[in-house]
Amino acid sequence: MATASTDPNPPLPDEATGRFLKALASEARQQVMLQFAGGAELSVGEVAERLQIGQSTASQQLAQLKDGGLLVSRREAKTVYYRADKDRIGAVLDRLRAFLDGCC
Amino acid sequence: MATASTDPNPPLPDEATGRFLKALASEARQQVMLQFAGGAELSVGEVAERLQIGQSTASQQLAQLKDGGLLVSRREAKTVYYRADKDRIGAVLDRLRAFLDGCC
DNA sequence: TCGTCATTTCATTAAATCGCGAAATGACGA
DNA sequence: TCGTCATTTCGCGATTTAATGAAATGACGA
Repeated sequence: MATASTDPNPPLPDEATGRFLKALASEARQQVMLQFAGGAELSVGEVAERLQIGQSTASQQLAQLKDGGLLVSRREAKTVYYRADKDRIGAVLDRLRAFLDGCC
Repeated sequence: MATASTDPNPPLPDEATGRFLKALASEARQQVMLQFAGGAELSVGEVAERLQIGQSTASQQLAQLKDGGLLVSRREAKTVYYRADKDRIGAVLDRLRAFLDGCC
């Protein structure tokens, strides 16, 4: 077996969980996430307009949230639609809890 | 009532949850947390020595983790002992999940 | 009270992050 | 193929965060 009940040297959170935490550790990006309440699907421009931020800024925030596993995107003609990745979010939260369980 | 089943404007995570995320969104501080596996109680100096970092650096990281609700401290004579705040960590994770449930 | 040990606070410097406008990319319709 | 629209990428200055050594604080024992 690899580990006992109390691992003497538990692992760090995996890369994906780390990116998730960094993505969400920003009030601006939390605001972005809020736009996707209720399963909403929004384009980059719509997010930019709603939050009154530049379009390139919105694009970057969305990309970071996607990289962190919180959003997925879909391209339809010229516009890219983002929406929350509920399943992946749940999975990352589970891993986060596992890390915190194992570490303290 | 304040909110319906699908809140049109859900709230941001509270301050404490925000500090929790920022505290944990750093590999260095994740390493610090790992030292507290198995309910270990460690002084600032011990953490500094284990991780080969300066004592003031360790003190600051520990303070930030404490501020984020991940650790608690206890003073005994000259030395300050830190340990994981298991209950509070669980509570924050619950709030985090609630936020993510409500927002996507 | 003095001296010492452990920790915290402070000031500084280096590195990372943020948001922006401008330019580049990609996709579609004429 | 050209022009246009939506998005992404790039380069920049400004703000924030990180780590460090030195100085200050707090607590104990002689």
